[in-house]
Amino acid sequence: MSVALVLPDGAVREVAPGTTGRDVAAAIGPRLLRDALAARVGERVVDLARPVEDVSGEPRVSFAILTVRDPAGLEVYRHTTTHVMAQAVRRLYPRTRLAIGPVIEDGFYYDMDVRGSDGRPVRLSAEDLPAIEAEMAKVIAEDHPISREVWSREEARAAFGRDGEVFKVEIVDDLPEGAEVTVYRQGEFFDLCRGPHLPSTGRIRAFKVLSVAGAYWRGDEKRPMLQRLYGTAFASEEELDRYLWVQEEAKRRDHRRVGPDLGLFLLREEAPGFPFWLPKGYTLWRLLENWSRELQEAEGYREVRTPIIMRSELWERSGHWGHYQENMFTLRRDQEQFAVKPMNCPAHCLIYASETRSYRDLPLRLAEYGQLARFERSGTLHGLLRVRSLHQDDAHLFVTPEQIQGEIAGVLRLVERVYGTLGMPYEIRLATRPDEYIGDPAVWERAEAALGAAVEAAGRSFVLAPKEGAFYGPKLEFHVTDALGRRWQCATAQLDYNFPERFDLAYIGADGAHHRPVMIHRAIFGSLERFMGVLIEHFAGAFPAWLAPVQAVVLPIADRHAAYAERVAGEIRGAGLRVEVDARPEKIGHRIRAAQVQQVPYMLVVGDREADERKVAVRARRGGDLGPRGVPEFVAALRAEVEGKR
RNA sequence: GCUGGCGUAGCUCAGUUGGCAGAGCGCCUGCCUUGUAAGCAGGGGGUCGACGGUUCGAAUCCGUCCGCCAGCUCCA
Repeated sequence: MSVALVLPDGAVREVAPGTTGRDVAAAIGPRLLRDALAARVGERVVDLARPVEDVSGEPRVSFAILTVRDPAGLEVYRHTTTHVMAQAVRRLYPRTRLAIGPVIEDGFYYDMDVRGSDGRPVRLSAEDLPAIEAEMAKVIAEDHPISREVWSREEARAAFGRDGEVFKVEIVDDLPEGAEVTVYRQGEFFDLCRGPHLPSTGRIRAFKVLSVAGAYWRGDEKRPMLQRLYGTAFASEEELDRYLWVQEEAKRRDHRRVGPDLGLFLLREEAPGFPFWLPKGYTLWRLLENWSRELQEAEGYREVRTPIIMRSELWERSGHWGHYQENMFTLRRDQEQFAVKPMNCPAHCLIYASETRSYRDLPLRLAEYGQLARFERSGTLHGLLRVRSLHQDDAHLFVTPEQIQGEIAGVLRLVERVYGTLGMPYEIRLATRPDEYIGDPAVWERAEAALGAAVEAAGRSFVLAPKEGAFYGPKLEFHVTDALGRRWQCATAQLDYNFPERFDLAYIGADGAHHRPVMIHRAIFGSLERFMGVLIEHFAGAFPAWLAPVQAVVLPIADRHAAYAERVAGEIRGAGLRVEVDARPEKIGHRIRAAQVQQVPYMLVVGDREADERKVAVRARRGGDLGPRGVPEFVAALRAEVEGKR
């Protein structure tokens, strides 16, 4: 009986039993056949050599030939590269035992217990990677056809057991009853693998082994430490080079280097995870915080400040003591137990509960920029991106169920204002009910629907993140993309039915009865620390004028121009702009370079000509010499730039 | 926290077999008085991460601890 394949363009193609993806590609055209890597039958991605009816018993099924241009095709391509890497390692270190080798974002890794022909463990370092790459190139040049075999569980256990492949045996043992055990073979190499794979190893065009690091078997620190080889593969050398360039550029922009170089912040071993903010960094901090205040006040938020240290009873009540204590700085004095707050929500609940609330008071929007402290494990600290001291642009909205959608719309407005202004695109994800949750599924469904509806009402779309919500409620996650195309989760909005319950929060409704409010936790920047780390890397330290700690530096040519330079600086400062004078006895080129390196947006050179005509010679950080301008003219232009946040 | 690597001047880094702690940049001083990305000369600056051990002698060898880096795990 024939199968009807519905192709991506809507065309329907009837194929006879036994027809494979490769046959279909060949029938469509030689070019597609050449580019074909795998096929998609219905929802499943399969080898080109699989007969279509093997995969789907349906008489009519959607079908597509995948090339390296399809994300799913690229995954197959990379997964085969993973096998090629394992094969190469096996050739160089024959007794290597393989664990798992999945595709990840931007590449792949393979965890393995690397052992030489004598069976002794081998510790790989960066110097060993070129040899592995060279061997991979051979495997690719040999162009081994890749075949799929279905084994019985016993066969698999016996074969892998014989080779001492303890990890593979464990994986086989963990497969669910009745699961198909598949093995992929290429030349002398075979591996337990779900697949699918490319038709042959020769299809790989551009790859690189990136690094080696330790990783525990199954992520469990009580189990053996394996070596994880990271690699990646791309459709072409150009794309690989582009990827490697981005990696280099990211290193160059690393906020841990740029921040101290620009005098923004300091990290000291005296206070691991607690950054020191220097005058310029704190200028940027205040600009961001004040901008946030301005935006939030316009949205009806009220700012509060709550205690940094509170008694453990509060944390017991909020549930933190039970679930979050490992991440809290706790202290004991005079038989009393205290903790430094890791979050603001419990304190905001106390404020809410401090008065009898009417439905007329809602929504109540409490914002706070206070300091939080979380005891992050030492190995997880990372510059500003993961710290122990953090300040969120935090707020809790206490609302009636009917108000959820409207309040979420307000949060979306804030997110759009902030990330739109910064030129950072973002994706919205709706994280729904996880397997472990509290509350009524019907309430969850209403809440999820309200979040989705609010996003759509704002003219935005969202990606569903099934089961990724918090246990107490669904949430929206905003994933922003920086100038290098990297994604960061900064803003979130979470619906919470749990805290109002724990703190017995209520409002008097129009009906005179008590009702439970819903809480929305939300942050737009996330934490100021992390956000500033992201911003430093996004702008590579070259902040737009409105955020630049120093917006202009005045450079007198010779000593006799110093007084004029000071007068100019005073005038600019008087207009509310941030300006410095660099009158060091260095050549003008030297001081221009210094200002460029410090990423100052404007350099104002003043010599005889400028002093005579009461002008400044303007040089832009990008764009070079702009020629002479009157001081009021320069001030007006810079103020317009700052006000426009350009 | 676990595994591995690394801690030498503010920064980037040399430092041989265990034998007088160095360079470049930055900083300070002087000279130059400067025209759009590094002028010249001189100077200050170090408990070589901390503590303990081995040794006639330790930046160097050993141990413990602290910090940083890359992962694992978790997350903003």
